Amino acid sequence: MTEQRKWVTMGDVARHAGVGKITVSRALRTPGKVSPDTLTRVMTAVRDLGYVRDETAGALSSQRSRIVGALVSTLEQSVFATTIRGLEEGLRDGGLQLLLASTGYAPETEAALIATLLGRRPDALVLTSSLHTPEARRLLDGAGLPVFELWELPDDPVFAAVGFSNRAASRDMTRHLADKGRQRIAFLRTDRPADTRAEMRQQGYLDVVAEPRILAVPPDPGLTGPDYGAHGLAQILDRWPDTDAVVCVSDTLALGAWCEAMRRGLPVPQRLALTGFGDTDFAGESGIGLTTVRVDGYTIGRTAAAMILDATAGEDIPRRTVDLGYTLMLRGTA
Amino acid sequence: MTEQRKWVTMGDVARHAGVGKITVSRALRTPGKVSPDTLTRVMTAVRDLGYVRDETAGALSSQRSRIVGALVSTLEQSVFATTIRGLEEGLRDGGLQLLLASTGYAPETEAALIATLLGRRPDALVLTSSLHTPEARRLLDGAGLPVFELWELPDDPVFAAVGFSNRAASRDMTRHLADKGRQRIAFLRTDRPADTRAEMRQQGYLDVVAEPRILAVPPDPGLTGPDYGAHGLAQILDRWPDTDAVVCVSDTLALGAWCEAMRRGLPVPQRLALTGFGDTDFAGESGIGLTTVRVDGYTIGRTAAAMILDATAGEDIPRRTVDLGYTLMLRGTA
DNA sequence: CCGTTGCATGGTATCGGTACCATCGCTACA
DNA sequence: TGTAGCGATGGTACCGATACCATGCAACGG
Repeated sequence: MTEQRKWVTMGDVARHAGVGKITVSRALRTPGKVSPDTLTRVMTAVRDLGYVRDETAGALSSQRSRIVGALVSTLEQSVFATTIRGLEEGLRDGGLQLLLASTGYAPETEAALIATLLGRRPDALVLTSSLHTPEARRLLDGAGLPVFELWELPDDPVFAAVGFSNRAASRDMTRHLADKGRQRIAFLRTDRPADTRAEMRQQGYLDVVAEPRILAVPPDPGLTGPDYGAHGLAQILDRWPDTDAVVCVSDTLALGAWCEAMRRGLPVPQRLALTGFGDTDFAGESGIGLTTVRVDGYTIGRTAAAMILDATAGEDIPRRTVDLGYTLMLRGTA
Repeated sequence: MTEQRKWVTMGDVARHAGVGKITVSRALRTPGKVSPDTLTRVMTAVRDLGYVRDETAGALSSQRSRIVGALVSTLEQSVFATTIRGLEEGLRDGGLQLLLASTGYAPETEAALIATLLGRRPDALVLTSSLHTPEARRLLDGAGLPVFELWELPDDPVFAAVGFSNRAASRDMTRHLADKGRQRIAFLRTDRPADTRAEMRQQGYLDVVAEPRILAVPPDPGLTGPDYGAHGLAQILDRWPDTDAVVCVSDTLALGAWCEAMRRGLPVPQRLALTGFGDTDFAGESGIGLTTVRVDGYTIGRTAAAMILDATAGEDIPRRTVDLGYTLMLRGTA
């Protein structure tokens, strides 16, 4: 495998099958447009030679890369990973591939990464963060390709969006706590820059609570997700000892807070109610039974994929915003 | 943004800067090879026109795509997602991009996905599963490019591997339980096809336990990770009621088992010891405090990235297997 | 019997970069 | 003063597919 054996080209296949190379191209791309006889001859040659079409050349020639660029903030929250899976599965059905980059919540890298993705001349772009730096926005607007923003419903979408209202979800959840009689509800989040989703969820909390108790834990590379939740709860109880409910901006934070509450012997939900966001797998009934907001990340991905296929195939580009909603999962912690 | 404005080409930049287009190419790829004066003229033109180099054309011409294909079994286990992050960050430093596909543990899709990735003529390939179908193996061997297998140490690597011994890790963990006086140790896993890592871990368990109690939960699309753990533990206690320790093949299973044990009022670890695998964030001290095997997924990714950069840059291709080891994290559950 | 239509197929130009080689002007040294 | 050597730059061919147009052929209707 070390010797740099040249790849088999379409010309080789054509010669082997005794046809023109354009016929090979047609046989592979639009099998209906060649005669059955020719098709089998070509396919046999393809198999015999182990030919794999060079998409690189195809992209240049057809001006369609069949690549979709995706820029995510992180893959390490399984909700996004699930969205990426839905996206990838959906795109695969349409013969598109996913080129991935992640910002790690660092907004200053956004523009550079978008430029890198654009270098591949993708047929579409997917973003899981809707706060764009001016430079990024300029690139996106100028690129002349469909841009899909996921997991949010931005006021001013670049092109199209698939998501839900983080603010409404958080508002509903906070209201649920209030309805259950909780009087002193706190909000726990991490303090990442440009985390528009956390921002929107905080807004939803503020829509309900008159005297807010907000704790934003600063990012720290040495901490894990649950650490933030545990430390955050400790600080909240330190500052507002009579807090009787905590709305956490993510399930991971809620898990850390839950474990911390157990360690302190605070009964959940009697003494302290806890809610999360995302319905991660550990939140379910077989896990800790966390009351949380369920978001169907997989469907977000699939829906985006379907829209991308529409946009890249047909002429009529569906430029719209799709609200997939959310569900409050009322379980044991609130 | 809707009108299909043509991309600015290198020729446009060249004209704008008053140089030949080859000089533009050099200015961007090897800035040291053009005079400072020309360089600034070119860079100014690039900025003025908002030029983004077309990597598609570059790849075709130079026969180097600067793309690395990655085939993972799943991204939804954060350990793999972390590896992908390390890989992507490392590759980005070297100007390489990551093209991603996932099998979802379906071995029959492996060959097709590899072929799709090869269509982009990647400079290297990364796999997180080392059990290859004959068809896949044929493609890999014939492709003439460096293939990196992660998270395992295969006996017969295609090219190079970065990982650790799943078997030894599981063996150590099982031995740890035995040393602590556990006599009736069970092993809990999911029963996915071609999950070589689970297989190796089971081997490690069998290396220690004379009378094995193995439960392999069949895959079920309706279940979450912890569900498997909870149901699995239930079945184990059903079949072998006196079981005093369970080695789980993953942290997620262990979490489900832990929650199930709590629900049943079985004190952990007094009555039942539990161990996981992966050191997922919820396993830590701020989480449930799970005794588990820590694997540094990020470093696996970074190491692979460094090796890929070596392999694609220099002539001397480092064809080797790197063992990054593991650590037993002894926490509260065993 | 011939022109028209439609299908299957092929030739050639082209996509936008980079490799390779040539050229030019300058310096350094015999 | 001639020229070897080197840095900077440009011209041209080429990477491997597809778009576009042309061609050949059979079936069909008038």
